[in-house]
Amino acid sequence: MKQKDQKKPNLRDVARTANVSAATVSRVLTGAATVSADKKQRVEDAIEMLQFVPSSAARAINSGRTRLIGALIPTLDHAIFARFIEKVEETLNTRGLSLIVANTRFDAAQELDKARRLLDLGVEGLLVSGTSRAAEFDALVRRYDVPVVATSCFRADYTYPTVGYDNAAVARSALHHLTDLGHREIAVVSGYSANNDRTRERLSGLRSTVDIRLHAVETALSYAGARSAVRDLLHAPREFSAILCLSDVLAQGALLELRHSSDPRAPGMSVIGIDDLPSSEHFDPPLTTVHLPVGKMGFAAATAVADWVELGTQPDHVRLDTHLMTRATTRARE
Amino acid sequence: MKQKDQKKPNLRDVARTANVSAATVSRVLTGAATVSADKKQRVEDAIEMLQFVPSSAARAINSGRTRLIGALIPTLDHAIFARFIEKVEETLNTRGLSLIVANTRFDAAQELDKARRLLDLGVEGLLVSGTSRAAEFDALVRRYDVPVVATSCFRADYTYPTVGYDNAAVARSALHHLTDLGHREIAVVSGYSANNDRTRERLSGLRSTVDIRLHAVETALSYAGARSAVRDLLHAPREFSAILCLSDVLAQGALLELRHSSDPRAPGMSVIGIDDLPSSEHFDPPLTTVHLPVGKMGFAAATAVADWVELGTQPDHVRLDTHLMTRATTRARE
DNA sequence: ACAGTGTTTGAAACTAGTTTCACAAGTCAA
DNA sequence: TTGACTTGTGAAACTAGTTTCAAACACTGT
Repeated sequence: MKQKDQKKPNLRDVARTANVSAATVSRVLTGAATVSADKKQRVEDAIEMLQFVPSSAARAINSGRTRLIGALIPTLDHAIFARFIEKVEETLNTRGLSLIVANTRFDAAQELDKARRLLDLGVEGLLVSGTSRAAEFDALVRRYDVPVVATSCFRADYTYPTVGYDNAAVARSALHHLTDLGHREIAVVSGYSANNDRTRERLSGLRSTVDIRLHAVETALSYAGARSAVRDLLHAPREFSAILCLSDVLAQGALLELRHSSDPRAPGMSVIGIDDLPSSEHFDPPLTTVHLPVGKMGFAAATAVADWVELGTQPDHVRLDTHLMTRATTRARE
Repeated sequence: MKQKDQKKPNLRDVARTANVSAATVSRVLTGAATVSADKKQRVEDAIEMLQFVPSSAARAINSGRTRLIGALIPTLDHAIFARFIEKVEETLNTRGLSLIVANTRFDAAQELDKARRLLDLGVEGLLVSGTSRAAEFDALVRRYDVPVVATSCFRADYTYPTVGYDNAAVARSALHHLTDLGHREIAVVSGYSANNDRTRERLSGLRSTVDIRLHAVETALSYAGARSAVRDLLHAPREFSAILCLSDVLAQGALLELRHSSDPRAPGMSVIGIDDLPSSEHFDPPLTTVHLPVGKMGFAAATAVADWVELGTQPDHVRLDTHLMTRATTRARE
């Protein structure tokens, strides 16, 4: 950093140099009121000469606005959240807002902590993921009186507007695809549900079905996790002809394990995922999965907070359509 | 948003309610000076009663600090950048700083635009990717007098401190691995170099080698791009026994194409990538690649800006070690 | 009892732009 | 020529916390 001759110039320094009042400099900066061409030029010259930059804090104190939105997301290290955030950032930017990201690592305590920090920083709105959070969260939000939109889920009865898909229905549509193909005994592989309400919602969507035998196992949300889960399933005494994975990462991992397995059931095993990652279409074989419109969700969520912040009216819940992508990893039970 | 009875209370409202001076309330808030237990209690009660929250802008105007760092990254929709940002956020947080992300889409004009916006918002430091940027960028940074750290590269002669790996050396180490295995005619698949200086650096690292014939092609940075590039290469009249991909996404795509190809050279073809994505280790077959320590880079880059912001001294360049991950996709030329 | 030191405290003056208000000057129509 | 607007402009008063200064008090040691 350069040391500069003294500290930064402020608006009054500019006014002095240009021989006008502070009010006139402010008028030139905001462009709101008209200023004579002569003075305007003098002010602009002075700004250039002093290399003046207006203080964002001073501006914010007057407008009462920071133009900052905070996003509390579990992690960026998953294609699905990264895509979402990418689109949120893009959309907020077109609305003149900027995005602060905060990772919560699927942990309600960290979410609360970071929410506190973001609110303290002056964010005008908050994006959160899912519906389960720390008890103090609501009081905090009420106190700061800031719009909150929950994403990755659709629950019309939730405290905050939700923008997302019905996770139970999504899981059910994957299940129906398998049952339509004649599968009756199905292994369900999911990430750990304890710290993830979306996983719990998906699991609960499966429970309601009768006449189908489900064997659910939870594992780490990674290739390695999926592979060991599938290995265990194949060694267990229970029969199954299809594997329903609650996310594509797990489904891809399951396919890798099946490819290496010498189990006679492996080649004929049906596998379905949920997410539709970009890599799933190009996987070998291409993965059958339920497409979740994360990009659209990012746009819708950003639009919802931006509207709420700008217009002051609480937006409606948004339910996004998902659809089955039938590709090569599911087939009728033999 | 609730309408509340009137507007938000400020510190003077609290002072009035607690029957103390504004200075005393400020003392309770900052905790800097000692306040008698009696008054402290009265102030805290008043804060609770009025549901007072201090204005971040007013605080910032006094401290001259926003505690905001901006990151200008090409995209979040690539595992490598997402991991990096994840770690940056985590590291900045431990330093009491928050992260604003801005996607530039590999475009210098957008980078400049977003830099302007971030600086206007009052970020105290900037993280950028690579070394090629719009001409006006430097003047802008000089004017705002803000620390800038460039990542994903190591170039001791660059205007700003760099934190990353030597891209030319990285590409060369991949090449040497292939030449050590006896390969002499090698196809090089890269993303478009026009808007990506890191790709250009990697390509330039390959040029210096004699006695080796390289056939370089550029394509979209995706599975589809890689597959069509490899398809074209196999149909072209030139011979080659190995494919050097300048990123793992391309290498994975190349492997997928080879798996589907009926070309007699396909099964024996060596493929090497650069990145070491989490998925590469579990790919089928596991991908030989050059590991780039993105997590460490995120930590080092965040530490560098944070130190510069906090201590005021420009940090040194940081060169991170990369290493070859020899897995299953490369073999000696027959 | 009294000086010397230490702790609380409030008034006022900061931080840096924005906005209101009032006044001056210029323009237009009757 | 005069009243009625419109425009340009600066002084001062906002926005909301923080910090400085000096007064006022409490406590200790002689």
